[in-house]
Amino acid sequence: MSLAATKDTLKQRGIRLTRQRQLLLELIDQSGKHLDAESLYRMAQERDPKLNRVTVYRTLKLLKEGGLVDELDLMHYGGDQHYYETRTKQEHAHIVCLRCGKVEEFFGDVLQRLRRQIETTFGFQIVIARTEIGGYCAHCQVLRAQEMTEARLDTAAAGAKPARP
Amino acid sequence: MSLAATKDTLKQRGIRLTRQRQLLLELIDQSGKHLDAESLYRMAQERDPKLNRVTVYRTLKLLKEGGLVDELDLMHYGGDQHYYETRTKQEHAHIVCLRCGKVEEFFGDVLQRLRRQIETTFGFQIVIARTEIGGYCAHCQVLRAQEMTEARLDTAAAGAKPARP
DNA sequence: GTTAGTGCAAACCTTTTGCAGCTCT
DNA sequence: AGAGCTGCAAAAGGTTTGCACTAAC
Repeated sequence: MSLAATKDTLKQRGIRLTRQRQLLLELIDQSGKHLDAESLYRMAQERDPKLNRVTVYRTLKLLKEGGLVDELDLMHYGGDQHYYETRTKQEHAHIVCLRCGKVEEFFGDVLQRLRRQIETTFGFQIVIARTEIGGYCAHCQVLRAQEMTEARLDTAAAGAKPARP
Repeated sequence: MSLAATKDTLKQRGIRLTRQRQLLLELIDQSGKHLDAESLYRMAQERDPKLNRVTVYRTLKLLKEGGLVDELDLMHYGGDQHYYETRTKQEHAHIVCLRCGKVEEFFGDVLQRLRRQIETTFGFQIVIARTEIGGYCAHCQVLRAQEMTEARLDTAAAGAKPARP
């Protein structure tokens, strides 16, 4: 959904486009994905130092409730805050590397199939679906193997010289 | 995983089976699924009033890191706390009704298919996978329809008599 | 006897709320 | 004009940490 379309949607719902909201909407729109409230706040403050953190939270809540952004946890990598992304047309899963924190997105019709199965199995009306996967990306798998080898060598060395220096 | 097996696993890792941990493990094992820290704490206190909330958090963290329990958000229905369930053999999705809070579980090989696709697409080594779905259960769909009708009638009534009493 | 684990108090981080004043429409 | 929104301060909710004491191995 484009920035202009989002503004229209809000206007239609009788929600005021204040200076602060315009700024926040722009920032969310421009930014890459997966912003958390604090990052958004800091970005906003550079352009409007008086803008309050509370306004950020209130705006995000508004957008979330209006279905204009999705809220993610990203496996709580880096804390318990929430992340937000503008709602894309296509459902996708988030894949988080537990070592480097990189987030990949997976599109694929398995997700739609899952959705349909759940709707029919339970007669459930789905509003939001969230799949988050944690593990190690190809790159970090290698690095972890190295780290583990080093740790083993350290332990062996410590074993040879019984007491710690 | 059975209670005894969990205890063994912990022992093998050199983790002490203190009185407090034994109690918490039992409670987690007995309880139905989807316990949050506070509930577990309250249950534990009935049997050991001196057991501290902090110990509950530390034990849950331990179990989570050891892969003995899974941590869930359940779409933050009812707050931002986490829920825990003992790790079952079978991966499943959690389906949360946003009106009544009921949680259903969905097993199905679509989930395994999704898992495999992600592993091969990204060369990703999956540690935890979490699918949570929010929406309205069959029962609440009906109730919501009624509520919306009532709301419409209220608005109409309010419209007929312009000022609020 | 060590070392890991506990309890307590206090801090922490993220998010929400109450209220007076400002601003969009 | 007036409801809606903002900023500020303060609180809430959930979780973690530092430290002295205790208990498991």
